[in-house]
Amino acid sequence: MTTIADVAKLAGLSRTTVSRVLNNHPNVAEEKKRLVLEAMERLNYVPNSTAQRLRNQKTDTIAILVPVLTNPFFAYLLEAMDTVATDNNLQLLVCQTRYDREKELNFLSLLKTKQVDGLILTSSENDWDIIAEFTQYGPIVLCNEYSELVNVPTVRMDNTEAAYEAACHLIEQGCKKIAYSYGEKKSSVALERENGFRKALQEYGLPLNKEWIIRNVYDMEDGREALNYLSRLPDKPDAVFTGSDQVATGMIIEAKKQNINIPDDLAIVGFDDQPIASIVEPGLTTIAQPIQQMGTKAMETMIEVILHKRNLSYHEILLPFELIVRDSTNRISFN
Amino acid sequence: MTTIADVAKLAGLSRTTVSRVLNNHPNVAEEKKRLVLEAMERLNYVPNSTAQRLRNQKTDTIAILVPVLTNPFFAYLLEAMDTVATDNNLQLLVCQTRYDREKELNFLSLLKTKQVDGLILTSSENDWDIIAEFTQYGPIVLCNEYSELVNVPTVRMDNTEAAYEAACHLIEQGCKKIAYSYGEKKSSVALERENGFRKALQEYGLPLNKEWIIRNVYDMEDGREALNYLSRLPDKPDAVFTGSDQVATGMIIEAKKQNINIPDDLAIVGFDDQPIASIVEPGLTTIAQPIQQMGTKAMETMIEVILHKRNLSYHEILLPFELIVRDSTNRISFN
DNA sequence: GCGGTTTCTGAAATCGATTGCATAAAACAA
DNA sequence: TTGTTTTATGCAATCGATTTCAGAAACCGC
Repeated sequence: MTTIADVAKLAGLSRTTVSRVLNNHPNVAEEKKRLVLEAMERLNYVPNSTAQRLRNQKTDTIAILVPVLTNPFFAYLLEAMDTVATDNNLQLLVCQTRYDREKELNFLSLLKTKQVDGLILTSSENDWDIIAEFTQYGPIVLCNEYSELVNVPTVRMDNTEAAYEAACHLIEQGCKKIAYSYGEKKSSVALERENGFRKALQEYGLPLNKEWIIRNVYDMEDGREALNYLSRLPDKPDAVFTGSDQVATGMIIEAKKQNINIPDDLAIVGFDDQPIASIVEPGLTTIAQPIQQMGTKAMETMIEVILHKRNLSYHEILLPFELIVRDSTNRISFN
Repeated sequence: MTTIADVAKLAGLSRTTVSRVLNNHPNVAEEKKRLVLEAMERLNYVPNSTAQRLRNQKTDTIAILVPVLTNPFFAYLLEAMDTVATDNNLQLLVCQTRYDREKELNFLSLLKTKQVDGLILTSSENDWDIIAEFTQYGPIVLCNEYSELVNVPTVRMDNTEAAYEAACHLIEQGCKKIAYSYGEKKSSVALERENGFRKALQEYGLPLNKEWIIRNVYDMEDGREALNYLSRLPDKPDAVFTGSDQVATGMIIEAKKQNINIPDDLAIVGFDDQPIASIVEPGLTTIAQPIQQMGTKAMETMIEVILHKRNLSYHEILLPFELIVRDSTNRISFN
């Protein structure tokens, strides 16, 4: 491996001067600069970034914790973050927690061991007081998931309000028996949505049968199974509000197989407004999340904290959602 | 920041001894060991991994280059690699090239600057002679994409044979005018598939109308547009072989909207056997890629090279595919 | 008690960069 | 010419770990 010392020797100069050339320090004579550049060229020299990291005490790397990469929501979120990071010469260390508490802790330790300059959490498995512990080792930004218990910048959407609006929409379409499905039990996102959902039911004086709540539903296949479950209930719901478009799509497809009419027999609302929502038949009513904005803002906030040393403790950015009405809930004509 | 020197001072010992405790060196007296552990505990000490990397000359990090994270094929591939890597205490640096030559070169430089111990390529934008240049800086493994021009271990599937088999299947179903869609023009994967496809047509003496070849088709939306295009052609195909299940699904959904019967008017074959293939109606005939195996084997090969210093220059692992026949091509009764 | 092993421990070098400080050389002013 | 400022360069310390080497201490057998 060729080091800065090799370059210095070949150029007949000191390591200091070579380093100065490398970092565009002004006080280097043109002639010497040329010598150094020539030597670097000839030796095919590239600085060792581990050494630079140690000396400069920064890694230019941000860790992003996501539960799984195969969930499109997180894939798109990452894509948005990646764009901003790349533009600012930062690397992304993508960490899959797989909804595992232990793994999450290991990744949080990246801050402790100084392997990253900052860390963005998009979901969380551990209690907030445990996570708060890590803020002393480096900046943490919350994106999507949130908690006012941990004093860090947060970029998110109002899931309570979104779920409330979705439920109201179903109720206004004449639905009276609305089922609810979600993934993670502990996540703030799921809790908020459930709160919003319950609030709407309460306001309209509608009941929530315990059998209509389905947990641990993540993908299309889970959606199919969930629909099977619902369609076998003695007291069937006439609508279902799901945690993701994937799940909703699985339900639609299974419903069609069973000749359950959507939206007349069962109205369905998804979440995320992923491409599939507008492609599936009937079109899926859903909550459009500002995924790109969320990712972008979260990374920008991180950069603000790291590069500009700004201290933005609890600084919440609340992004707007939009209820996209399509045919999967279009029962107006049947009221 | 607490360093090994702080621990040494508090424990009343030298840095050497602390380091020995850290690395489980056998020759440390129990009593001293206890002192060191106590000091580490009290100072909440964690070794700085940048310093360790510099000293140990390894990063325990592998870079994985993928075009985009939002393509499920790559998301699942990454997931498989991540599992193996995590089990071997390796970190993954996920790098999105976005099909950009310049970005890919920057990521390849991670090897030069010693930021990673190895690099896995799952696609490639640059010419092979350029990529070959980088093999001198660290181990490269090819996964999915391949080339016999660059002398590195390769894990892949026989795309030629897979496409050939898919095309033969369509032909045996009575299709005579088969369209072909794919994404990346330059990729070895696309080239192989096209070769296999053409070989089948040739053997059966079938024509390939230029208008039936569609480029740059990646996702569901592209699939919809592609179907629109095909259905407006004066000389319409009676089957289409696509590059991914996403694209095929987009086609199926659009075809249904236009009352084009699948498979009778148009038989469709996808690629990958993603979850959606068995969920969509009609079920999608597709080539099941051993995605998990590919990711696993690729990472295992990398580990073999790095951890065990094995030198596996051109060592090709060819994994089996499977043609999964579903209703989207089931025209037997109509022959 | 004495030579020979074995077990512990620490000083100092090392990994490959950057930077504070000192100094030499050049430029400038009087 | 002499004194002052500016520019250019390098020595050596530093970042935080690991490891070689040498010496001290403990143990063993006779």
